[in-house]
Amino acid sequence: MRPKLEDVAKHANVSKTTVSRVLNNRGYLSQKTIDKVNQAIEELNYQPNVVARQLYNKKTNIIGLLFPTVANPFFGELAEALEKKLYEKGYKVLIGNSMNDSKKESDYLNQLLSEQVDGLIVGTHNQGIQEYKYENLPIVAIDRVMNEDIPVIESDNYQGGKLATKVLIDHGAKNIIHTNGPIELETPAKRRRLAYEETMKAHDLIPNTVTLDFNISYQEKKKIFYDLFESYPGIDGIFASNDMDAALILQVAKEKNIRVPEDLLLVGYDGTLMTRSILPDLTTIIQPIDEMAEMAITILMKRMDKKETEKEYILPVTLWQGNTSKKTPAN
Amino acid sequence: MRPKLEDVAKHANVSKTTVSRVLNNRGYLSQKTIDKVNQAIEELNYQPNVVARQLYNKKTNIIGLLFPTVANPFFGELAEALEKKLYEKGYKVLIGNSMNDSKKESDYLNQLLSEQVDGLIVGTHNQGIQEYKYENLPIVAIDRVMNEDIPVIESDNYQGGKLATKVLIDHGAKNIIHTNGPIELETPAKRRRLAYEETMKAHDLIPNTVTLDFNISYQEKKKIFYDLFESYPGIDGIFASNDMDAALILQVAKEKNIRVPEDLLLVGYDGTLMTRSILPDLTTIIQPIDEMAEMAITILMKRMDKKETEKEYILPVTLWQGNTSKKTPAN
DNA sequence: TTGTAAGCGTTATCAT
DNA sequence: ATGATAACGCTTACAA
Repeated sequence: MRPKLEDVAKHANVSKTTVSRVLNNRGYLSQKTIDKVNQAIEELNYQPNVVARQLYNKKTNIIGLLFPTVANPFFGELAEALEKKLYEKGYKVLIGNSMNDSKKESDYLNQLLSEQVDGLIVGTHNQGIQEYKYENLPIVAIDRVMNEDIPVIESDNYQGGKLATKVLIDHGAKNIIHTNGPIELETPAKRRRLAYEETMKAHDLIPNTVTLDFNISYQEKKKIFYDLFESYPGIDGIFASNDMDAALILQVAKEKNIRVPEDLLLVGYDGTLMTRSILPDLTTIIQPIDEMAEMAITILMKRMDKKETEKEYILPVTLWQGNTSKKTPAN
Repeated sequence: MRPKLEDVAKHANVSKTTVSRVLNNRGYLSQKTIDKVNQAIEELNYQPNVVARQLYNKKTNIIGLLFPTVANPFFGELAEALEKKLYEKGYKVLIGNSMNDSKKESDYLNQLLSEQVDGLIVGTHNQGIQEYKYENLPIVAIDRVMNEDIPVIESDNYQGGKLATKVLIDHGAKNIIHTNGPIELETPAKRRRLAYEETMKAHDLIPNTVTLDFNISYQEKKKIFYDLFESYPGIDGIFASNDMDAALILQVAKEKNIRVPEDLLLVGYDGTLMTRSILPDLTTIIQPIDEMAEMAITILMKRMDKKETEKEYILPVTLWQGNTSKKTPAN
């Protein structure tokens, strides 16, 4: 059996209150008592029970993170940044990967609502959880519109979409395809599509957005890209919705002997440290992951303090100029 | 204020016990009471307080995960797999990224020991925490020797090192360099080095292992690889300690106009889904992440049930044959 | 079939 | 400067 406060108290011949005071540096204590208690703690190898504290304080110092998957580098780096910053503020992190499975997602929400976490940062992309009763739990969303009450942290998706499209156009691409997620989802990423389409039209080009579901497998996706090149043989530019897709397109192009950038210009999205170091040649739009994490925490803390917040926080993106988007030999 | 059990009880004109029974399907209840209670729960939008339950049950249903960083795809995918499997068993996951910072690591351990988690899966790589008092907490380690009492789950590092080295040798490389972590660390990954060195010697080749610290930055690492090519102009093969390093070497080689695989053969390590899909050309050794996760959980559960376990569980690796290791044109 | 009361391990109020 | 006691919200013996 683990020793508890009471055991320490008995061992040191003092009351539980005194031990608690020593533990928390509260009230007046004689040095003698302090030493005695500390010695007892030492001798019994006592560790306070966090759960009992949580119950009394009605505070767990845990923040929930709900993301599709940390195996995706964007969310992995985001989770990493959040965990790091939260740790510095004294919070621990309970993580749930919903895999965009709405059952798992609402299940998690349900459980986390039960006083298990002090706040929640959500980055999943599912429909149909809007109507949830969140009243008790401070939440912020990253790149995802949950409902009117929940502030959204996002990067400047419109600007990102415009930047990506312009890079392709400026280097001579005309038949540019854009891949994006399901249009029904209320996500700020939809603005990328809008930016792409508007930018194309502004240059008298015809936009062509291909919708890809989130959960399709690597193999299926590969097949879709294969078919894409068959269906639109004239493609000379692609603005992919993320770097993983861009990498896959790069692969398909290679297998089909389509040279990048000579025959095809390509721009990805996200620009994680990971993909930039593995695939530095890939032109991409960098989302400011660290700043997004910082902002998410700042806003969450405000919410936890019952302070007012804005509904939306938009952070600037930057262009990573690789050589998949300029017509100079890549190799 | 959130409603509590007592509020529900009052609302339904029953005792707390009855409400608790309804909540947990225990004992004999009349259907009428059940309905009445459920209605009250509904009307008050009641959610049980998890922390109070945890205190009573002395069980949190939380497993702690302590890894260097989920931003690294190997740990990201491992964390992902663990979270998924644990979720199915009814556990949630508290994650700590130590960044190989031993202060943060022991800090986490300290906190998690305090009845906060039911078990712990550790994958960090630090010295000096051996002497910790883990008696109360079931722990398993992944790819890391903690102390005699803690079972280790690992992939077959010796076989992996041998496989990697042989691929290079079989395709004609002679001046092969191997990069590895600090030699002081008690990690099973050291066996990779051993396998490399023994395999080299068995083929009358001279092993040359370059030690790289974990926490050096991308830029520093790049410089080290640059210098490597300067110092050993005759290099015709590299067995990198992980795929991220291999990718960086690929990049440096390209910048120095060293052709892969014509001038240089390269093998990485880890073979995550992520790197295999982004960089399918890279020959690498695949660690069986999913099986490792499964095994870690099985063993942890045994420990939690106070059952006996082995000290070491070794899982087989496989070779991913890209074309950075065979002397046929890569592009 | 339902209720009373004690207990899980802390912290804080109020005495002394 | 220290102690007795109630409270945090739940579950379960035990009683009725």
